[in-house]
Amino acid sequence: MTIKDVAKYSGVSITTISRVLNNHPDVREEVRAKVLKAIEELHYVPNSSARDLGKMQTDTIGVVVRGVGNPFLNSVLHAIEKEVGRADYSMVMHQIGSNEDELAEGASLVRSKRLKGLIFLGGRFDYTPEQIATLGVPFVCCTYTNTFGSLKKTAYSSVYIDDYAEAFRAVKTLTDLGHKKIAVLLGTTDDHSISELRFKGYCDALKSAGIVLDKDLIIEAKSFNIDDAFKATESFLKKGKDFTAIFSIADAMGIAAIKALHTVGLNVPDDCSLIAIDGIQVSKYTIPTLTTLVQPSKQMGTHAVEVLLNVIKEECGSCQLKLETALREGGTLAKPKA
Amino acid sequence: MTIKDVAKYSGVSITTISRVLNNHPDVREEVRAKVLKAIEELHYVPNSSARDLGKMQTDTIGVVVRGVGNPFLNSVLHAIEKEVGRADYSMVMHQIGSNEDELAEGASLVRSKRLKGLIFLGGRFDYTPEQIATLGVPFVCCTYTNTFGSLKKTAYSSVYIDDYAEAFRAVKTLTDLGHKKIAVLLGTTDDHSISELRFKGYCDALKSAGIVLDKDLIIEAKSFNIDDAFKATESFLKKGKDFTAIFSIADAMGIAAIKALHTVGLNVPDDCSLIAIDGIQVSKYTIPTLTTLVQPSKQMGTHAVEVLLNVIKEECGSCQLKLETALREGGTLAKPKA
DNA sequence: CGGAAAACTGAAAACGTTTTCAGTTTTTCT
DNA sequence: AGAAAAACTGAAAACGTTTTCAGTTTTCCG
Repeated sequence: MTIKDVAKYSGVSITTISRVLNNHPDVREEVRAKVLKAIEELHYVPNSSARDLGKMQTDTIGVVVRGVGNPFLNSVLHAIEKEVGRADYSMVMHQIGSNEDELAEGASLVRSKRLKGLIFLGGRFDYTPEQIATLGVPFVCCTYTNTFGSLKKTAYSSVYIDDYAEAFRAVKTLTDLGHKKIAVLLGTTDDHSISELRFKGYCDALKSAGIVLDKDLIIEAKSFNIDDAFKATESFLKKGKDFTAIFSIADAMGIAAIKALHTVGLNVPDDCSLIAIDGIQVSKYTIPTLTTLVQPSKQMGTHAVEVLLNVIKEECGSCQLKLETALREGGTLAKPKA
Repeated sequence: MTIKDVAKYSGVSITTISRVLNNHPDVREEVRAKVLKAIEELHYVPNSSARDLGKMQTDTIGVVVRGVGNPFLNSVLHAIEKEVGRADYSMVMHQIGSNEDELAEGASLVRSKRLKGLIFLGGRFDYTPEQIATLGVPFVCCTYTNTFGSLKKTAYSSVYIDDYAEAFRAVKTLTDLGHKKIAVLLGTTDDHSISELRFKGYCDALKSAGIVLDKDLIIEAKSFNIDDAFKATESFLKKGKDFTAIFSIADAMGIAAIKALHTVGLNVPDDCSLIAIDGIQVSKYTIPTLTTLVQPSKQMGTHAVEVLLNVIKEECGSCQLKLETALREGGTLAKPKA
């Protein structure tokens, strides 16, 4: 069942069929209707390989995602998938591990699949303009502030929250309650990742509250993985440091922290307050409910696709879209004990 | 940079290049080496659209997934993606909602994307052989026992756990502890879904323990969504029925149940024991730790792809692969109070 | 050493679209 | 009414591969 059959069936040329398929204006309404009817009746579906070949492009975008186990990233990912489908594009996902180079992985993906664009999700992104030029397609960074690294803010497109400011806000919530000894639960910071910015927000929030940073209160997990967060918190607790609150960089990590605290007989929020950033679904159902700054994951995904598609269509150059979090008050906050 | 350039550069015909690319035996080792070198030097990457058009196929499989928010399904999905990549195939994911017809969605996906095969993930699958024939490509059902509905067991391929037996086992764990009044937390059962089989396992486990089914102890959520599970449990609790344990069909739902119980002042496991099926990551970190039958999600995904690819290559007909769960003992089980 | 089989190679025809360009209608304007 | 512009249409040439088929070498065997 090819375009030829449809042409024969409806008595017009294949060119006209193609035009109908591609919404060209140059076709009479009457003819269009006839063709549409023929397509319907023959159950014709265009062959996308042939179409791509003819057009010399693919209508496919790639998503390079680091740390795919993370529930928050999953949520963004699914929103991306939905939006991509809505725009009649296709999407290929590519998971990478913590020690893989996202730019290199993305570049090879682009070449082999002939992608039109790329979304980088949930990792770091710290490359020189020269390195980026090797990609050859538009791309959008999603979920990380791009004010760091070797690039200017406007060098590429991005959909993000202000990691620094949000972390500041989270920690300020704790200091406002009177907390002085606030620990921070981080993923690894040795790679210019999201951790670094949120950590800065933590530091400055302490400073502006007149609190001196205590390096012993930094809990650095090996990754953003929930298991690693648990282990890190566990061994932190063994050290017996004095603290009254924890700022967790991610919901999942915070959940692990609550568990670790509970294991050694510490209660949240009575013995330790906790606040996180993310707003994953399950964090509404922990005991106590996690207090967290909810990132608009669906919006992030949707907007990432919108921005990318706009750049692809050259309707705009690079574009920065900052989204805001919303505080979801749970039960993990209390004043520090006297 | 096309195959033509490579041919010119290496002084052979494009046919030979194509043969090298496709590992045809009919090419001298010396020539092959020369061609490979040329490919390398010119950074040639085959155009997959043209290749697909020439071959009249795509090396792409589709995954139709229902209930994409579910952490367990996500885990399977990611395993599928990994394995698909390993086999040098591509994957397109298609999310569907609760009232969409997976077969119809799958069929349209196959036609528009020219897929070689399909994996159905996380929904029901109850179609007649005639309906299935409309698909036109091999497929594998993943995550649901296929012993129900209008098809014989061997009519199609499947990777699954024995939902009936595992549910039976879970509930038996409760009855063995002495529980008599056991509630069950289900997603909707009105669609021959996974709920139905696990519900049967529940019923039969009760029966074999000499317990009469009490319809008032059936908690039926509108979906498998964690929010719906919470609401359903909440309104169940309002009815004030007497019970000492809950069997939850899924981890996420169980977590919601614990929260709902806690909200009305009931403690798990003291006032109510709870067991679930799934083994999602976060359930290790709830308080108390969820006791659950862990489904091998990674294996399920990996095997689903393996099976599908085998069927595609016609190395085997349909194939049923039953996997086993493993009990992960948490802290949600206790003997019923006197 | 001659002949047949095996190994290798290339020209040309697919594959199903889009796109270009030339041509034919129809509409619009004076 | 006639000319110019706009709207519409189709033949044929791309697009970059794979595949078929016919041919040319090389190898093997008696």
